[in-house]
Amino acid sequence: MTELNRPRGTRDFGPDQMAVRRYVESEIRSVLQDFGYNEVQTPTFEHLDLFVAKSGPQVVDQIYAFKDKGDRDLALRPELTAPVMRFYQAELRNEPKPLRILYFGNCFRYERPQKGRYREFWQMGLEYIGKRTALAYAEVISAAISALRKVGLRGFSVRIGDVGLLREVFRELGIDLSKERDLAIALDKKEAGKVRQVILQKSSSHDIAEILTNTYSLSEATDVIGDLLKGAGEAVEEEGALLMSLFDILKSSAGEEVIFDPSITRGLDYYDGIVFEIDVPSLGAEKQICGGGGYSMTSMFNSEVNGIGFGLGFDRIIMAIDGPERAGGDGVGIYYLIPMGERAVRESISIMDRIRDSGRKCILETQGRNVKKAIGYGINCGADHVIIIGDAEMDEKKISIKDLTNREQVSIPSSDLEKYLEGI
RNA sequence: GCCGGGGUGGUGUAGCCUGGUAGCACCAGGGACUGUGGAUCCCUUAGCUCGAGUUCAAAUCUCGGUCCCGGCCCCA
Repeated sequence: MTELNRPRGTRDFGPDQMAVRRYVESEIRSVLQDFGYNEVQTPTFEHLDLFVAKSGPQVVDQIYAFKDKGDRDLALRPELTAPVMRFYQAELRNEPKPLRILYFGNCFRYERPQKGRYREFWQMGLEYIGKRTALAYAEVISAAISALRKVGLRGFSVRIGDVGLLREVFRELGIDLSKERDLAIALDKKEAGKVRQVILQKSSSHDIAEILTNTYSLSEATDVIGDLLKGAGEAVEEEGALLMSLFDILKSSAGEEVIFDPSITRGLDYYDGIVFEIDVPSLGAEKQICGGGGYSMTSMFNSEVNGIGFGLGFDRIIMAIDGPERAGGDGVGIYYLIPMGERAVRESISIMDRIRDSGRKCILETQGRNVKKAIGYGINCGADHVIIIGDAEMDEKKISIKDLTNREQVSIPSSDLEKYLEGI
């Protein structure tokens, strides 16, 4: 036998798992739809250039990229924001603003698989395209929180920061954050000592490292932001004012899971406003289940495009809720038809059609097994009624219906089937 | 890319240290049993991750690959 197993980093999902996944998917989708977001879908693969334009040439290392037979450079999408924005720019740009878009789909990255990280994974997310106001940010963050709560997730924390503010604060210190990769990483890891060290090299400013590498509760947030703005320049003040009013709104609408974390950098790639991350500590190393923020894609599309978005790590959400909240289950009744002998087959098929027409699940014994075996199979499949049609029934134009839950069996004229179904 | 732990029928495992008949349970299919409940008994299918080395002999010891798991790096 040759290699017929799954490619590394991919997964198969069995019926039980799919029931949970579909349930969670539809619950989250419906929450986001309630926030006014409408779903779109884009291709599974795109021109490689789209992703290079968004994230830089180094991302190619982590992308499934290939040439097609026309020698085009293509790539399996590693994320959904870029395709959605491409779609927006090409066809949706004249829609009334703000435009609220929702998406769900599989994405692919060539990375070393580990817990919570696969080479094929699913993302659900949204993009709010329009002017980035405090209310808009509050809406997007609330949507993420509501979605997670809806599927029964508890014990997550929402960290909110501001990449734009961070940039401006450092600019006033004479530091270009984009060029100080080590500093950005140190910030993200909250290595206060290292951050302080870099800052002191460039400036003799007060100990801002301490402020930046801590986190603050919702009630402390506005005071801390106030401290940061004190004596600051115009650019810092402008960014900070937006963040301040966002926290003002969140104070009344969000819960204690929200904290201010000024050191979030989100890779600094294309977010340039307020950013946020949500994680579930119990997941371990790959605990982040949501990342998002405000961005400007102006340079990518040569026209002004502003928005706020987030992506939810669908697979990690499934892992985080695994157990507590399960799918509603397929507890809806299944009717299992057992035809006995040639004469009964045609009648059984028509009975089956009538049951399905009534909106109920119905399966047929197709293996020619005897009644005993067949009933055993029906029980294993979760059927709650079996219907037996044999010569005896055919002679009397009746059908025998057995309720597996109470072992009671009735014989009714086959013309009374619908009446029987309604009576249940 | 780096560090560590693993891999025995479809699933879960015993055997490995101390080399010598691959055992158990579940699941699946069939029979006892051709019209009625998950029972019972019997039968069947099916396995040592791959390659090299050591050895009379390797699931077992050694090395390498591969895949899985946990962590690091990275994370659009």
